Amino acid sequence: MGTTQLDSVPEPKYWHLKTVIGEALDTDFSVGEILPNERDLAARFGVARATLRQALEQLELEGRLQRRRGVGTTVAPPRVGVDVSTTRHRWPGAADDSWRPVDCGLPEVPAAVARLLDLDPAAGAPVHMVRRIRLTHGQPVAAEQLYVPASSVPALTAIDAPSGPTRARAVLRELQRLTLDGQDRAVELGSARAEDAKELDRLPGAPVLVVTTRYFSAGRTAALSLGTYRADTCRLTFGDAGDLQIAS
Amino acid sequence: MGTTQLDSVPEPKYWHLKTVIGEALDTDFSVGEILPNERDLAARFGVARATLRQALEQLELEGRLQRRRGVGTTVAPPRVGVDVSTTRHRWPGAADDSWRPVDCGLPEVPAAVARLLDLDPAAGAPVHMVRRIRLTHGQPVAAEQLYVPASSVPALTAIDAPSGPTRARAVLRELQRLTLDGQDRAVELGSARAEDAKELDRLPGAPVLVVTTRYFSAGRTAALSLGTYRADTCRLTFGDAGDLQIAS
DNA sequence: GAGTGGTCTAGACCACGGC
DNA sequence: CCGTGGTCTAGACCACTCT
Repeated sequence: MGTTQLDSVPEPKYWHLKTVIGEALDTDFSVGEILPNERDLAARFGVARATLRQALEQLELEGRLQRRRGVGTTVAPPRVGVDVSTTRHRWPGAADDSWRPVDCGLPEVPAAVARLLDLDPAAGAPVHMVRRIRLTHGQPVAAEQLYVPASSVPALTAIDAPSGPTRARAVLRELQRLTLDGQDRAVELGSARAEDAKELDRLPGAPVLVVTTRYFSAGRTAALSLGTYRADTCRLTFGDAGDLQIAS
Repeated sequence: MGTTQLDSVPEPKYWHLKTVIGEALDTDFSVGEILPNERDLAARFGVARATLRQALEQLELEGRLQRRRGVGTTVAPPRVGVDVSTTRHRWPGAADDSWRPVDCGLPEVPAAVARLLDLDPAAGAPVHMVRRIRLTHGQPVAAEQLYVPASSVPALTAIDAPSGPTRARAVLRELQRLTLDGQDRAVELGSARAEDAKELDRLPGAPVLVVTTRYFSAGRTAALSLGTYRADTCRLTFGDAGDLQIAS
């Protein structure tokens, strides 16, 4: 028989689908264009809807597609570069930095946060939590929880607004008065908590890049930031030489 | 009837499952311990296996679980911090840097790579591709493709081994002779190509953090690195954030 | 109300690892 | 060989958005 080479390791259907659809996106579709719905696509490729969805999920993970319930599946624009470099040593909230303060409160801090702030978990020292949203081209790309021990901003009076954006700005303003000795940063994959998902216009559990930043002042950790970036639409950039190239 | 509050927005089953299992991991299991198999777990929670798997997939994405076909599901150790800071301006391959050269060749470069290297796609100028694996605690955490235009390392003779680890080391050695003016870096989410997945001991399509680095010398891009890091086991650190822990 | 993607079910078979 | 996770099917219903 003239059968072709046996597939010693046959490729899964969804993997093949992903390749085929991915190539079609490059050639037959333009950014923003809407794809046929999942039932049609599945029928067209002769697979079950669940299998087709596996392929679409991967393409969405890679930022090639955007899916919205009740609307449809569209071709995603290229990911936007979001600068998260640590080379400029600045406190959060400095001289407008594309973040919009949303709220502020004095929550109980998770044990993991307390540990990173070098706080005694049992002591229950008060910690401000500033909540901010980062916008790029008018779209929300990140939600942040910034933990600031009250001891870092002692001059802050409780007389001002106890919560809300005004309070958030007050905390950030006080932070600028400290000397920033340094910062360090880590990036890892996570899934969006319900609260963050809402602000990012995603469903809970959506893949996100979690950026953890410690701000050091006077030999201690003066603030801790937990940034949640949309993994589908963002590319985090650390550019200490990004502009060398523009000359071309 | 004494029914409890209606769920105005009922929580999906898999989301609830994820929470329940996640808490169980903290209290009833220790690192490396093996969980009951998926069929048992699904029966125990009274859900279909597909629903249970959705919960496990999320926990794996968050680095809490590790699943291996033919073996089972185990509790994952905390993610390892992998330093990818750009503060030390060094070429890849300098004074051993936890990377192991694997191979080298002169492949056709993808159009996207050619563009980042400022090469004329039509010209077909030769480009070395060095392939390296990064090990941490003996485990592979990243696979890299380092593209070096032949024009960046003109002294490299073709007389040496034309491919293989020896050739890779020769290319890296030549790179050290150039002055490194700067570098920039970007991180985004991707899924593992079949080739990388194999080296990382994962299935194709596994979530990975793609780190793109440009190395500048003499006003041009002298090399381009595409690093593929296991997203389940790695936390990328910038600065001395090595001891930052997940705060989920 | 119509149409979309999101969730869920109850099965089946396959690929892989260890025994 | 058996048990594991990985793939796949053919349905069903739900939540959401737009008209």
